[in-house]
Amino acid sequence: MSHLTTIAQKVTSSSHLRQLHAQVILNSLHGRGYWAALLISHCTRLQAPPPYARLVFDSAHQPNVLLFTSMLKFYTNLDAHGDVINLFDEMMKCGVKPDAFVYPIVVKSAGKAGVALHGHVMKAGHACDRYVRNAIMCMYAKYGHTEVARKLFDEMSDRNLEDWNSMISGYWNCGNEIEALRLFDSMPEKNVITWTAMVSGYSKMKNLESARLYFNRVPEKSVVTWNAMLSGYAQNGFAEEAISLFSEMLSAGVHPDKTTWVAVISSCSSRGDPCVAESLLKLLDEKCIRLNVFVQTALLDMYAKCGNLAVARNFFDELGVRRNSVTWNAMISAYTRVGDLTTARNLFDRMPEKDVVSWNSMIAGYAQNGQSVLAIELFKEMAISKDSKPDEVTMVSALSACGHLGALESGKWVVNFLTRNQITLSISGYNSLIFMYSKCGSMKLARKVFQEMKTRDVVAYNTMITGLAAHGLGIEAFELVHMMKEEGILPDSITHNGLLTACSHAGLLEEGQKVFESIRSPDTNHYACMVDLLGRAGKLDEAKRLIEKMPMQPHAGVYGSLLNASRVHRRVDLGELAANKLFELEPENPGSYVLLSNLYASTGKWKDVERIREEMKKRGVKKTIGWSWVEHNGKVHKFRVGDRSHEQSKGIYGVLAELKKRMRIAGFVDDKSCVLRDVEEEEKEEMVGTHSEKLAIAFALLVSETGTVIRVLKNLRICWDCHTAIKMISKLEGREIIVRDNNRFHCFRNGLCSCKDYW
DNA sequence: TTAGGGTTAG
Repeated sequence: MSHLTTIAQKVTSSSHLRQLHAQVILNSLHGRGYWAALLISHCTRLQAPPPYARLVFDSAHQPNVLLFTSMLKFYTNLDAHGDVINLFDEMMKCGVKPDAFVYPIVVKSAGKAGVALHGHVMKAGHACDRYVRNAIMCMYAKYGHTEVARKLFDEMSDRNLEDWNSMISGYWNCGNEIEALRLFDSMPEKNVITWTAMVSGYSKMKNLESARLYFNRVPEKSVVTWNAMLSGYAQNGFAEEAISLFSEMLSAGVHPDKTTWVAVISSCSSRGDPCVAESLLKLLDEKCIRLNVFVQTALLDMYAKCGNLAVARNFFDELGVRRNSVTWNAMISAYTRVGDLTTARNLFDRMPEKDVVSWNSMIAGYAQNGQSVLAIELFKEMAISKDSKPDEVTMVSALSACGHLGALESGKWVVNFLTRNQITLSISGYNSLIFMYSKCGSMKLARKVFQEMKTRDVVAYNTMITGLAAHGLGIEAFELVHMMKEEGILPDSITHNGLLTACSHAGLLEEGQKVFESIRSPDTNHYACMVDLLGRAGKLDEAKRLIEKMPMQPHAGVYGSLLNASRVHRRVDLGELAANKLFELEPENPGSYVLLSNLYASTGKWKDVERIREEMKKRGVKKTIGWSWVEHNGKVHKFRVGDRSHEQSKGIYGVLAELKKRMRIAGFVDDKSCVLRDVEEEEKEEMVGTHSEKLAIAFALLVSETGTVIRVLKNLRICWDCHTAIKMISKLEGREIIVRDNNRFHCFRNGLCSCKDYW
C-alpha cells in the first residue's frame, strides 16, 4: 500500500484526485470492481494522468466488463488508441466477454485494423446493435472501403439519421463529392450535423467557395459548424478570412471553444502575428480555462513561427507525456526553421513514434539549410524504414536536395523510387522534378517533364525559365514567356529575373535592356542582374552609373556583380570601389577579399595581393574551407583543400600533376601561378585558390571515360586556370565536359566553352 | 456508448 501511495502522490495534483485516492485505497482493500469503475469515470472527467487511472484499475481484484469499459473510455478520451487496443487484448486474455458497449470503442480505436474486428463482432452476435453497426460502417467508410460501408448502409432496414450522416462523411473522406451530394439531396431529413458535414467536406476538397455557400445555408449553426468553416479557411491558407469569420462568430454571440482557438491560433501563425491569439490567451487565462494538447501545440507552433523559440520550447516541455507526434513535429520544425539542425535531429531521434511528417520535417530541414547530402541520406533511410512511407512532400525535398547538389544519378534514383511506389504528383511535385533536372544539367529531361504537365502554374514556368537561363538558352527562355502569356499566366519578378539572367548568360545585351525597361518597378535583384549583364558585356562604366541611379540601397549582390565584372575585365579602379562597398556591407565575407585579390593577381599587382592577405588576417576574416562535390555511380564524393582522404587520392593527385605539366608546356602556368599548385598543409587556411574544386575536377577527369560527359558539382566558382585546363582537356581528349559553376552551366567541347562572354 | 469541427512537413 505504501508503494501505491508514493506513486499516487507523484501523479496527483488536484485535491479532487487526492479525495479519489483515499477512496481507491479504501475500496481496493475490498476489491470492489464497481467502485473502481466509477472512480475511473471521475478520472476521465478530471483528465487525471493515465498512471493514476491505471492504478485505480489495477486496484480491483476481479476486473469485470464494466471496469474494462470505463478504462477503455478513459483512454479514448485521451486519444490513446494504442492503449485501448492493448487493454482490449488484456480483456480477451482475462476471459471477460466484450459487450455492445465495448465494440464501438475498440473499433474506433483500431483504425484500419478494425476490419479484422468485423468477424469478431458477428461471432459475438452484436452485429445488429445499432451502435456497433454504425461503428463498423464508419470504419469501412473512413478507411476507403466506401462500397462495403454502402452495402451495410443499404442492408439496414431501420437506418437512422446517424447512419446517413456517417455515410456522407465516408464519401467526403475519400473525396467522392458526387455520391455525398446525391445522398445529401435524397435524405428524408437533415440536421445541423448533416449540414456541417457538407461544409467540412467541401473544405477538405479545398473548395472554400462551395463550403461557404453551404455554411451560409445552414439553418441553425452550432459552434461546430462555425469551427468547420474556420478550420477550412485556416487549413487552406486563408488566414485573413478565418480571422474575419471569427469576429463574425463573436458578433453572432456564439461561444468559441477549444477547436475555435486552434483555428484562430493557427491563422495567427501563418500571418506571423501573435496579436489576436495573445488577446485570446489573456481571456482564457482570466477564465481559468485549461488548454488541451491541440491548443498548446498550436500555440507552440505559433510562437515558433513568430520568432519566439524559447516560449515555444516552454510549451513543449510543459506538455510532458501529453505530447503527441504533432507536438514533436512542430518542435522539430521550429528548430530547423532557425537552422539548429543538431537540436532538431536530437528530438527526431528521441521521439517515440515517428510519422511521415516527422521524416518530412527533418529531411526538409536538411534540404533547406544547405545539407543536401544529409537530406538524401535520411531520405534513403526513410525509404527502407518500416514506420512511414515517403509521400509527395518527401519527394519534393529529396528532389530539391539532388538539384542543389546537381546529383543527377541520385535524382534519377528518387524518380525511380516514386514511379515504383506509384506516388502521384501534384503541380508542385512536377515543379520539383523540373528543378532537379535543370539543376543537374539535363534540360532535355526538364523539358520532357514540363511538356507532360497537364496544368502549369507560374512556378513551373519560372523554374523552367531559370533553368534555361542557367544553360545559356536565352531564346528558348523568351519563347516560354510568350507561351505563358498565351496561357494566361502573368510573368512575375522571378520570371523577369530569369529572363535577365538568360540575357546575361547568352550575351543578349539589347534584349536584356528591353526586359529591364519593361519591368514596372524593378527590385534590387533585377538591378543586380542588369549590372551583371552590363559588366559581362564590358560596359562597366554604364553599370556603375546604373548603380548610382538605383532608387533603393544596393545589396551585396549588386556590388558583387560589379566586382566580378571588374575582375573579368581587369578594371582595378571599379573593382576597388565595389570591394570597399562589400567590405562595409559584409565585413565577414571572405569572398570579396578573394575576388579583389584575384583581380590584383590577374593584373600582376602581387604587392596588393599580399596586402589583402594581411588585411584579412588583421580583420580576422578566414576563408571558409569549402567542399566540392562530384557524383559518380550514384555516390556523392566530397573534396576539400589538401584532401587526401579519398580512396582514389593517389590517382587524383596524379591527374592534377599531369594537368599542371600539360598547362606549363602549353604556357598557361608559370611558377608564380598558384592555381594548380598542390596545397600544403599550412596553406589550408589561406585565402587564395579554389583547390577543392580542382580536386573535384581531377577526380571527375579520372573516373570519366573519353567522350563522356562529366559533371563537377556545387558551388564552383571555377577560376581562370581551371577553366583553361578543362578547355584543354576537352580538346586533347575529345571529351564533352559540363561544369556547374554556382548556378550556371558551362559546356566545354573541343576546346571551346559555351559561355564565351565570361572569359 | 453511435453522426459534424482540432495542432505539424513542401
